[in-house]
Amino acid sequence: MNITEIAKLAGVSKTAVSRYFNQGYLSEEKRAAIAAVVEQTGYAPSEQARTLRVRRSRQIGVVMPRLNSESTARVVDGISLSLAGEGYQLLLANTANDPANEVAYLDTFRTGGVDGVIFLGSIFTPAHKSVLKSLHIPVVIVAQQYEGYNCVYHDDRGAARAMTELLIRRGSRRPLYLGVTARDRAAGFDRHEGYLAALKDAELPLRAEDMLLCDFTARSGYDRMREVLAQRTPDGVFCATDTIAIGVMQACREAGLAVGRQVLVAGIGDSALGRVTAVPLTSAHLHYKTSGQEAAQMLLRLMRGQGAGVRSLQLGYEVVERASTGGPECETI
Amino acid sequence: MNITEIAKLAGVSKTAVSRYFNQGYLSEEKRAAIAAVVEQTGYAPSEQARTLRVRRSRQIGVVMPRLNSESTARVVDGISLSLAGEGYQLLLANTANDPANEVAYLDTFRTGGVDGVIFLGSIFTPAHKSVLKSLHIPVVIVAQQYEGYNCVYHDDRGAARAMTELLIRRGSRRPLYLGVTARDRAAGFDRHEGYLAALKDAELPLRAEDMLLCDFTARSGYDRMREVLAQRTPDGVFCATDTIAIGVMQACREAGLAVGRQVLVAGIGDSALGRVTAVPLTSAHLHYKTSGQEAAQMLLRLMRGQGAGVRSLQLGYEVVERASTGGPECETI
DNA sequence: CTGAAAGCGCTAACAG
DNA sequence: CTGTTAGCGCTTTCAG
Repeated sequence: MNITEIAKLAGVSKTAVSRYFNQGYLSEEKRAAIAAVVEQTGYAPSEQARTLRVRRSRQIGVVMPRLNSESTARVVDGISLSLAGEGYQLLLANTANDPANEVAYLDTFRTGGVDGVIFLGSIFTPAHKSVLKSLHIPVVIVAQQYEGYNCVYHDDRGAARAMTELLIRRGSRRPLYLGVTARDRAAGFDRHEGYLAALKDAELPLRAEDMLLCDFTARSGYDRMREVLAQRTPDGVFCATDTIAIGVMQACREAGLAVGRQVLVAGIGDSALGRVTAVPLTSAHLHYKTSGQEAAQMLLRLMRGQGAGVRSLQLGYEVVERASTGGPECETI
Repeated sequence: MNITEIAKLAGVSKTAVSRYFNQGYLSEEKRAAIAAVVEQTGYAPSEQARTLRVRRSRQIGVVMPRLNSESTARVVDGISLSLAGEGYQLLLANTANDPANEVAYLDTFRTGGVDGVIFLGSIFTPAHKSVLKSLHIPVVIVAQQYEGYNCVYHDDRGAARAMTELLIRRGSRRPLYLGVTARDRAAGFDRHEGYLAALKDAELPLRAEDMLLCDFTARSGYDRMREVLAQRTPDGVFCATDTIAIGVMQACREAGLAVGRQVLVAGIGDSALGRVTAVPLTSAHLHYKTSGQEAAQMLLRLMRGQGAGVRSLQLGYEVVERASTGGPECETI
């Protein structure tokens, strides 16, 4: 069913039908005739063909690293909030933490006719660099700061530092660090930096054996912590993500250790998970939703050609202390 | 940058360039000439235009009700697994539980040139019915059984019944039901039916005041349970989703009630959340990932025109008993 | 092996 | 107000 057939059925020209769908000049009679045919056939013009013609799809592509992630969901939520009202639709691509997928989907969007891209970044490889460069539509990067691109990101270093300081203030003399790969600049490198800075400030020694690498799962936090506990009982653990912290607390619990008394634990992200655990988790709230909204606003400006140079926006954090650091009792859900 | 320009730069015809990208007959010299230009310009053919021409995008659209949901993530994971190897890409649309969005995105996919659609259903309205009917590409519906369409869904009734029976077997004389709207046939109506069936089997009375309505959040489970606890202390609660159960357990805990001893709690879905709570949650494991895989296989068959009539596939469930029903100690993360 | 030409479904001048 | 015409960027006969 295409515009020509509809035109024939309604006894008008293709142009008239096109105008019907694009509020052009049209007599009431023709309008009615077309309306009838459209109603009856359920015809809708091919967005595909329209985009090819007008070079504008009103779709924006979002590349994200994970699906089942609260932070991702919050960012995307913020994006929708800003974009829905402007008549844009979101096309999401889940890369399942695979950089190759990220590149592939960025390329899909490049050739697929979206008007703009929001990229929830994780790791940047040369391939990313080159596909981003070849992207001739506006892009905004969220959660990572990337030289030369419009970015909205968080104060990962500050948040990590604040969490580590809190552990120390609450009595940890030798806080452990369980983090993720430094190839992820924000969640890996910067948070690690924050941890190191806090130790330095407190004049505590930096020990390589106190810094352990996990992936983004609770399972890996659990495993790593078990290994540690086989050797000794740390008095505090700073985890680069709440998810890792969940695993750590689970391991402590199984070892009969009281989280918040014997072992202090803190994470980053303030996820819902950390509010329902046996001992509620101290964390740093990051403004994920706001970052999504801001990124969308940036993208809108860029798409309207109002992009006055490259901007990069850093958002702050909020310390949320709960029972896992021995502080005040948690707020409820 | 389009095919014509590339052809000009390489000193060949458009056709040759097209063949370069579609493994057609081409002399080595021309191939090399084109390769050089492509390399240098970073040109990639417009998927957009190609699709218009060949009526095939190798993209499949997935409409999903929520982002930050483990079940959704597992289903999508399964879909990717089956589809990635076949060279298809997934375009995800998040409807944020808004039926209007569902209809809008189904329509986007209808006119946007995807080759097939997988619809993670929630509630069906007449608008859904009509947009589904007008969709002239293959569709598979997941998690709901919908007359006349290819579906993959779960034994919601059986799972709910098994959970309720378990509560009764473990000593609950008057299990409460906290469920979601029956407009969601699978998660609302069927699970409620399962609860009712279990009560009937056990010859327990059905009381309207013991069946409460929540939305899909922990917060609503928490609120509803607080209201109940203000009146009396139930000996068991069956929740239609794990998320609701999380809220319920939180409310119990705040009220100083021992979950698994004084109050038994069970949910459905076997989510990761339920494994890290203070008292690990008894639940029914549903085969979400498998449902995604099966749905993708069905879609592939349909797209290949091997759709031997409408099929509907029901998957089973597994009872996972943990401490919240007083049974054996939980497995760890 | 190669290129010219037709056309996918649509919109935007342009001339009535 | 309306229809004719010319493409958007690509693939695919069809003759060479």
